[in-house]
Amino acid sequence: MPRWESDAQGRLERAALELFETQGYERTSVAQIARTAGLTERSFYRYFPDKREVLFAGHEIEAHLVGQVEAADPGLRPLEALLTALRTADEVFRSREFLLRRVRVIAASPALAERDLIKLAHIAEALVPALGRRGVQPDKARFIIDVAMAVSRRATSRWLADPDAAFSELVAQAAAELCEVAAPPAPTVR
Amino acid sequence: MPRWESDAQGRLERAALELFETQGYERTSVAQIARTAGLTERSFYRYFPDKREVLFAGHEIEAHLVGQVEAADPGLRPLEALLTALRTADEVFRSREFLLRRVRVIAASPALAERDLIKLAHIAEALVPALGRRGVQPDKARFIIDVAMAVSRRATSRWLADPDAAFSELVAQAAAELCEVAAPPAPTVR
DNA sequence: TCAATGACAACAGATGCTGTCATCACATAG
DNA sequence: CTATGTGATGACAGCATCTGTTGTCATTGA
Repeated sequence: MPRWESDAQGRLERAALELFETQGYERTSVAQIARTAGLTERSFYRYFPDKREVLFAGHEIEAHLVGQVEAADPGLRPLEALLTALRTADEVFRSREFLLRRVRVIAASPALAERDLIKLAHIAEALVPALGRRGVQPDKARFIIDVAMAVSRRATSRWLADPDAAFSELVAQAAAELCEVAAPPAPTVR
Repeated sequence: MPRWESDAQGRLERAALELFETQGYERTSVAQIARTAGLTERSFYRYFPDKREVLFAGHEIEAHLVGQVEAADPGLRPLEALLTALRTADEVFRSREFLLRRVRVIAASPALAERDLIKLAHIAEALVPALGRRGVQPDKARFIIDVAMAVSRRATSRWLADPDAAFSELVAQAAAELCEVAAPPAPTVR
């Protein structure tokens, strides 16, 4: 018989999401999360460096994107490599049910929304060396990645709103929008 | 004779920048900043909602961009309106000297780097209604703004590195790079 | 059998941030 | 000249986040 319940981290994550949903992020204390999960406040900080991180653990998406970019056809141009990687990113998403709860909680709290931005920025930084291995200079790589992130945000936003769209399709659609937005205007012939 | 020194907020800002430079952000306490500026900790929080904000007060750039976009030629396409507004953004920059100190301090502290991201995100959100008045739907507007922010980051990065380049030129250069990156590859004829 | 290890609790403390009330120079009215 | 209000600040108390440290007790393995 184990002395402690197993999966302490998972219990903390579930307790936190539940409490954030019902009382809001600001009004739930770390001590309360820990109590709900059957642990002490001090133990919480053994699993997560700070209160916000309880909703942001894991680097699956970053790892997936970096891996896909590094494995992409060397003939692809950088932006295409990024968008190709993005098209399969939904494979590492968890259930939409879970994602929706999480997105709602994050949107409701400035502190969590900030943490979301930081995670995106970290993904962007992690992709710089991946493009570097394809011969792109760091500053230029960061620029291309920022453009890809804009496409990603556009696709993700649509994906969350539209329950049944294929993520891959939405990425392609956003990429088409990018061309349309960025292209110099066709000379208007009168 | 005034009872207190004037420009309490400015004194706090200067003391904070100085202390962050010499000891780092984490290792300087709010009480220390306030003492250095000849005030109490409590007074610090009357001027700034939290410790990080002492380096981020003011909304001049956001106001400038929103104003310029709203005043732009209605015939311009949305991205062009944004980039045109961006070209004159350096008018509200303070001295490069001050900006460089600030950028270095921000880059040295994760907490401040985060705050920087949030400020950019707020600018992006503030621009959505400005494009809305030009007939662009919110989600699409946000997408175009994200693309413009990528261009802005590219130009700003070059501007900080190159002491004498005209900001307006760097924006134009980054915009050209955008076309090149986003354009579908020219069909290779063999 | 027993030492090492790992998972956790217990406690203390620094710091960030907030609420509340007192204080005191200054302005203005009477 | 006095009274009264106003606005900036200090003083103090308190909660929450986060960290350092140490003790406890199963489990593991020699």
